Amino acid sequence: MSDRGIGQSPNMGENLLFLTDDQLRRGIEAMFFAYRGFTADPDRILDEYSYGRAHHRAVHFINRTSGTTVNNLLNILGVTKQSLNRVLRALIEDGLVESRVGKQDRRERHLFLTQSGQALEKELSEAQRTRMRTAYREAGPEAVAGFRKVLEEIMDPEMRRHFNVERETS
Amino acid sequence: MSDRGIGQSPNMGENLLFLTDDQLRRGIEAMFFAYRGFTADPDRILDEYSYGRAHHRAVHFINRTSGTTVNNLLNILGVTKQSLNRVLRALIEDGLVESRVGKQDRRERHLFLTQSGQALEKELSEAQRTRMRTAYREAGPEAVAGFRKVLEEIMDPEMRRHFNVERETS
DNA sequence: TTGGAAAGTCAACAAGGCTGACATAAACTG
DNA sequence: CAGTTTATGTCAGCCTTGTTGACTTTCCAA
Repeated sequence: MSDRGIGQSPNMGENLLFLTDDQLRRGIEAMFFAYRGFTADPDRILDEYSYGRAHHRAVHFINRTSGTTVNNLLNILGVTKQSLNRVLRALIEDGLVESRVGKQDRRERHLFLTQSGQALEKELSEAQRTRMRTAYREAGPEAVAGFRKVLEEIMDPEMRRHFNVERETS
Repeated sequence: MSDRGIGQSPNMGENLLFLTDDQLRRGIEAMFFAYRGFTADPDRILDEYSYGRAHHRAVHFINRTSGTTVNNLLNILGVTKQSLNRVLRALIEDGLVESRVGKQDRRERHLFLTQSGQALEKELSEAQRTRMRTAYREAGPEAVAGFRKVLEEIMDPEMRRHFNVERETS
C-alpha cells in the first residue's frame, strides 16, 4: 500500500525492518490498546467515588509533587485553569486536597493531599502499579528499559522536561 | 513514602530493582506523557476537519480491517453503538466512509473508506507514524522490541486478541 | 413463523475539554 | 504611590464523546 520511505532493498547495512510502516502501525495500535488497559483499573475505582480520570491525574501529581502550585499543575496537566479548577474545587470540598496560601508569594496556592486524599491516591496507584508490575515482571528488565526509552522519545520535549523533573517535596 | 511490598534487601538474588514502586511510578508517568505526544499530531490535523479522536479511531480501524462490520468495530473500540453511530454517520455523510449491505447476511453493514477517507487516513497516520519512526530510530530495535512487549502485557487479554488479529481484507 | 441478532435512531444526561469575560489579591516596577 | 502584571478563582456557555434506555426495522435461523 503506502511506500516505505526508507528505500526498497530487502536487507540494508543496518537492519531497519523495525521501521517499516507495518511495524509502526503495530506500535500505534499497541499504544492504543495498552492505554485502555492502563486506565481500566483506576477507572473502575474512580467510578465508585464518582470521580473521573481528571481527578486521578490531579491527585497523582499533587502526590508526586506535594506543595505544588496551581500554575505548575496546570503546566504538567496541559489543561485550562477552568478545567482544572472544576476538578480541584471538588477535591478540596470533599476534603481530599488542601490548598495553602504561599509563604513567600501569598498569591500562590500550594496543594497538598489530606489523609483521605493520600488514601485515595494509594488505592488508585496500587491498582495501576499492580498491572504495571505484572507487565514488567512478564516482560523482564531489558524490555522495561526499552519501553521507557521509546515512550520518552514519543513525548513532546516540554513534557519530557516534566517527566525528568526530580520529585520535589517543597 | 509508600512501602515497596517486595522486601527491603538492597540486592536480592534476581535484580528486581526495576520493580520498585518508584520505577513503576516512572513507567506510569511515561505512559501518561507519551500518550499526549502520541495523539498530538493527529489531533492538530483533525481540528482542521472539525473531527475528533473518535473519528480518527474509526477511520484507522476501518482502514486496517477494510470491510469490517459495525459490530466488530464496536468490539475493537469498546464504546456503545450510539456513540460509534454518531461518528460513523458523520463520516458517511461527509463521504469518507461507505457502508455496504452484507452479501451473506444482509443485516450486517460492511464499512469501507472512500478515496477521500483513504486520503484523510493517510494524512493522519503519516503524521503519527513520523513521530513513531523518529522515536523508534532514536531508541533502536532492541528498545522497540521491549516497548512492544511491555505494552502487550499491559493490555487486557481481550484487547490483546484484537491486537494480534491478522490484518483481514475481507 | 417466531425468536433473536445486527443495525440504526431518538432523547437525555454527564464528564471534561474549550473560550471569553471579569474579579480579587498580591507582587512588582517606575 | 500609581499603575501593571501575575496567580488564582469564578460565571456562563459551548463542544465532543462517552453513557443509559427505549424503540424500530430488517432479516437470519431454528
